[in-house]
Amino acid sequence: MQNTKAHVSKATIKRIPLYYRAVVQLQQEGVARIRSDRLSEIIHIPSATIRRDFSSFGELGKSGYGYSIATLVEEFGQLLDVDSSESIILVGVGGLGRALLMNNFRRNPDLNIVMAFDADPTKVNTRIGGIPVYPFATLAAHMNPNIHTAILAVPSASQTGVIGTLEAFGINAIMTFAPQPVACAPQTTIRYIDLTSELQSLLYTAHQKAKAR
Amino acid sequence: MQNTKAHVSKATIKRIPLYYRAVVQLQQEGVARIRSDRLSEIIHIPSATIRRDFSSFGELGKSGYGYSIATLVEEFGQLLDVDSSESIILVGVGGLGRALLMNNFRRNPDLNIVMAFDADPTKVNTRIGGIPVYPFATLAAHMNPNIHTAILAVPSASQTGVIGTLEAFGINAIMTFAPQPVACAPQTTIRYIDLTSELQSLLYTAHQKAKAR
DNA sequence: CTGACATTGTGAACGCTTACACAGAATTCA
DNA sequence: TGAATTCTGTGTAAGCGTTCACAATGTCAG
Repeated sequence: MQNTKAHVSKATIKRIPLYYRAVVQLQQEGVARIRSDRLSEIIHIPSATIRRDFSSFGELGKSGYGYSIATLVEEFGQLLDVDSSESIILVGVGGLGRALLMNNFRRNPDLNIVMAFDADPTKVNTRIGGIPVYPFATLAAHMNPNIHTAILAVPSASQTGVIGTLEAFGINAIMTFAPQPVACAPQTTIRYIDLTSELQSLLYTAHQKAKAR
Repeated sequence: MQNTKAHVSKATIKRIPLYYRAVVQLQQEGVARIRSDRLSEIIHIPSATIRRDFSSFGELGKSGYGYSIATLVEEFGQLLDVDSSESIILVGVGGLGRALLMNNFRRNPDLNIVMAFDADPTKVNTRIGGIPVYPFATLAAHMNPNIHTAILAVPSASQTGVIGTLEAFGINAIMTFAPQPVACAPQTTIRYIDLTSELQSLLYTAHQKAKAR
């Protein structure tokens, strides 16, 4: 009952993609329904958390039955807006940028890197993984108002400047691999992927565990 | 006073690498001391959080003065064990694996990928970024008991099997880019880097923000 | 249709993390 | 030296997220 517009917590938002991936997988396997405790075994998230998360999007399940896979795919697909394809630009075509271009989220047809930019003249005016690479200076000429998302794989030192430029051209969602913290406009959302930090904190945790025995 | 052995929370652990990076940077700039509110501006973490975190490692600061950079570098360096160099293996030399080899955490001399493995015969018995690449089948021959850490950049489907093998050879810390959840041994610590999920939840958040105006 | 059963959705308790706000400790400067 | 100032470390409270546990609801077999 009720649940017209529950608040969706940040923690829940981070799990939506996991839920979506799992239910799509199940659908492909021909599964028609799933219980929260069974799903829990698959994605290693406690069943109570799953039910609480799901309930924040409405009454998706049925008592004594579980959840219909079709309903879940539909619901999470809508939440993630998978029907409207997202055009993404990549800035920085070093080793990592190249890897992202080659891969280009192939598993998710709605996520598309449509072009890339780099300041290095030797790397531009070519194609990598079928995606054109342009000089960063020509950003203005290639940008269009439907693009709001950028992935950054540039050196930390360049990052602040690049982000300022991107914001000026309408980018408001940025995923970056440079850990340099940036003060950005309030309408911009930034996600930092800090591989070194992740590795270091992983090692710290692992060492502590080893010491404890 | 007191504070002989405070508990270090998970949230704090994740921030240690950020603190370490910042204080090393400050040291290189010749800064000798720092206040929590100044550090807060640099790394965008509230000063109260910084003080609480720091205090969980002992009384690092001095009232009316702040923290000595040298003390912090020393303390966090010790926590992260930067003096004893960590030997890491990489499994999976696709685009991403290659990028990691080329980069090899160059900024952190204590983090070293020392060799790589791949099942694809066309990719092995060569060097990338100076690091040798061996057939995965020869893991046993190349492993040594000082190696406890692996980075995985293999397809999701291969992951479970690979992790089982790695655990058998003494690996207990794993950072992986395949989102496939794995049930692993209790002494193993796994960190998942799920770029697609990160991007999707970033987009969800950005879209919500855009809708709200 | 009925009763036995299965499973959700959620109130309430809990634990972890952040944020506030200030006493007290140490510094700094005259 | 002493007074004014600075800034930490932490008690306390608030906020967030997870987990428990079960009433309510709906399923399903006969």
